Amino acid sequence: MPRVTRKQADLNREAIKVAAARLFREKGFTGVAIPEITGAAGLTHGSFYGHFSSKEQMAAEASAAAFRVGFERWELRRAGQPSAAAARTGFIAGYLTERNRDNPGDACPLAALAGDVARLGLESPVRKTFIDGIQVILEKLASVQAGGDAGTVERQALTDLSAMVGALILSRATKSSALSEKFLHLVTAELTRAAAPEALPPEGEVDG
Amino acid sequence: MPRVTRKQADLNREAIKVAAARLFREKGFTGVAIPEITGAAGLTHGSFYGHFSSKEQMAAEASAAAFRVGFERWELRRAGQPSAAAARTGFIAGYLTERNRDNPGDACPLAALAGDVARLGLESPVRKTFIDGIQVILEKLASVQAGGDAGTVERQALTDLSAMVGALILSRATKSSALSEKFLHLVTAELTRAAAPEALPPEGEVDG
DNA sequence: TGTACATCAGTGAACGCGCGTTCACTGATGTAC
DNA sequence: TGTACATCAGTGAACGCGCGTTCACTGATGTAC
Repeated sequence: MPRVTRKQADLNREAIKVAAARLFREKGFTGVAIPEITGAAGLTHGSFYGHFSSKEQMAAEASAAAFRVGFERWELRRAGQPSAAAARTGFIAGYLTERNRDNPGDACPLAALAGDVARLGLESPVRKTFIDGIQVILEKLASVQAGGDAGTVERQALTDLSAMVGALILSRATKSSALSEKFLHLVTAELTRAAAPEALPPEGEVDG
Repeated sequence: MPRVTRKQADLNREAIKVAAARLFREKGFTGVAIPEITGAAGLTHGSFYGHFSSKEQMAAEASAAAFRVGFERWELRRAGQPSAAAARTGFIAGYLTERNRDNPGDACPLAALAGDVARLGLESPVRKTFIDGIQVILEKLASVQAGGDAGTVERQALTDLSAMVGALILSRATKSSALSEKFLHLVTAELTRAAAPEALPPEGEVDG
C-alpha cells in the first residue's frame, strides 16, 4: 500500500524523527540501526532515504528536535516560578531525578549524547546542532543566576550545566550502586544550597 | 612465526590491553574493532581470544588499567602539593586543560566513556569496574576538600567530580566553538574560586 | 464532477562491508629424559 | 648438556550476522483536462 497522502508523508517524516530522537538518546548514535528507527515509526527501512539524505543528517534534525522539546519544558517550568533563584533550584532539582536517569530517551540530549558528539568530526552537523543547543541552555541558565556581573553569571551557568550533565551521566553509569542516587540528590543539595557565610572555612585553616 | 616465549606472550597481552585502553577512550567501546586493537599491539586479530574470553571482558580489564594509571598520576600530583586545598585546585586546573580535552586516549576514562557505560547492562563487568573506579576517585576528592563534616565533604566531592567530568565532556562536544575553552577555564575558575563572603547576594534580593 | 494518467511514498530484495568469534593449522618454545 | 616430542601463542581463512545505502517496483495519490 505505497503512496500515502502528502500530509501523511509529512507525519511519517516527523514520526521517524521523533522515534530517532528517543532511540538515539537511549542507545547512542551508532547503537541504533535505521530499520529499528523506521520500524518504531511504523515504516520499513526503505522509506528512510525518501525523507533524509543520510543517517547523520537525520541525527542532526532529531537532535535539534530533542533540544526544542527541552526548551519548551524549560519555559513552562520557568513560568511557574516566582523568582530566578526559585527557577534555578527547581530546574536543578527537576533535572537530577530518578525519572530522568531512568528515561534517557525522554530526557536531556546532553546527558545522553554529549559523549558521542565529542567523537564526531569538527564539521559534523550533529556537533553544530549540539553547540547551538548548549548556547541556548547556557543563556537560560545565566538568566536564573542569583546575580553578579556578566562574567560571574556566565561562569556560574557553565558550572551549573557541567555539574548537572556530569551528575546525570555519572548517576546513570553507577546505576546498580548506591552512588547513583548520591549523584542525583547530593549534587542537587550542593548546587542549590544557599551559600551560608558561616559554612565557609576561615582563610588559612584549610588543609586535610 | 607463532609460539613466542611465555614472557613475550604476557607482554603481548599487556600491549593489547594498553592499546585497547587508549582506543576505547578515543572511539568508544563499540567504535573500535578487535583487529584494530590487536593491530595496534602488533598482532593479528586471531590472537585475541587466546588472551581474553570476549571483547567485553577485555574492556573491563582495559578500563581498570586506565583507572589505575589515573590514580598513580593523582598520587604523584598530590605528593607535590603543600595542602589539601592546593591539591584540589591543582587537580581541577590540571584536569580541565586543552591537553586532556584533545587527548582522550590518555585522559580520564570517565570523561571518555561514562556515557557509554550508562548504556551497558546493570550486570556488565565494565560497569562494575567503573563503579569501583568512581568510588576511589571520590575518596581522593573527598580527601582534599577544605573541611566540614563527612556529609559535606562527600557532597563536595560528588559535585566536584560531576562538574569536572561534565565540563570536560562538554568542552569536547563543543570543540570548534569558543564555548569549548570556556568550559575548561571558566569552570576551573568557578570551582577553585575561594568563596568570598562579600560576593554573596543578600537573602531576598535574588531575582532576574 | 469525472476520467486518464503522471507522480512519488513506501516496499523489500540486494549491494558491499565490517563486525565478534571460531578454528584448523604452524612451528618455535618448553620439558621430560 | 643434548635430543625427542608435546605444548601452545599466534596466524589467517571462515562463520553468521547486521550495518548503511541503493534501487526496481507497486499502486494510491494528485493533477490536467
